[in-house]
Amino acid sequence: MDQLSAVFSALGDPTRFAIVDRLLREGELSAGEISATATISPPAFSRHLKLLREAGLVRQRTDRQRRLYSVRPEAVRQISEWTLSHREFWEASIDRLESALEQEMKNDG
Amino acid sequence: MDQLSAVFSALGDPTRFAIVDRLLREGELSAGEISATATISPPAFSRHLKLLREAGLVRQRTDRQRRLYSVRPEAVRQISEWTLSHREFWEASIDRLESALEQEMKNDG
DNA sequence: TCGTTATTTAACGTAATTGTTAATTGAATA
DNA sequence: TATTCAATTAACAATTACGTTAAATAACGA
Repeated sequence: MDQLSAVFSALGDPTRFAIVDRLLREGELSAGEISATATISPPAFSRHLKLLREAGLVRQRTDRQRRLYSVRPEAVRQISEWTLSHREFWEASIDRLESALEQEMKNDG
Repeated sequence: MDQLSAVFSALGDPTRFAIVDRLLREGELSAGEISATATISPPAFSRHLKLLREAGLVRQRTDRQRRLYSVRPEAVRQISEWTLSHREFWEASIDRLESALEQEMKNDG
């Protein structure tokens, strides 16, 4: 539970959230590919990646000179489980027609 | 999406995560009830609550002298939607891990 | 009205975070 | 072997975050 708060803290920085969201959409990427697009320097990215690693959000593997990063599925599932453990609370309070996902979850549950 | 990162940032502090988690479990609570249990001072709590309000995670209403706080369901749903929008990624990967572990156990037994 | 209760805001110090550039590490290649 | 490429770590400055105590605000009850 304090672990989860560390995960949230890691995602609380916009740069890091963007990294994780992109890794989720595009899959494994190298540090260079991640830092190529944005405004901040490679060292700054490297430190964000280190923090994400330490929070358990991403893993790193080495391929030749490059470090390839990908999201650790368990971390995202952990967040999902927390929200779903309180699903009854927030689901009941929200207009059902607004969310297709909500319906989808009911079918699954 | 940058909104979501602000929500994560708010939950990234252990004290604030504990507040939100407790409000989810116990429902609406006053500022006093929230600050009663813990080690830090009421002013410190008050500022955490303000930050949670500004991040859209909780709402406040007034009852006599007290301020009653509760979680805004939309905020939690927003997090849930983000995780579920990538569910295919993490669910598939975890399934793969689980079947790998199963296979491993068979080999051992 | 006056004091009490509930909570917030103000003022301030310290620790943590985030960025930069320079230096370092380690693998690939001429 | 020397050089280049990919990424990280080191050192430093600026900003933000978080805690404290003291003061302010606002509603209640004697």
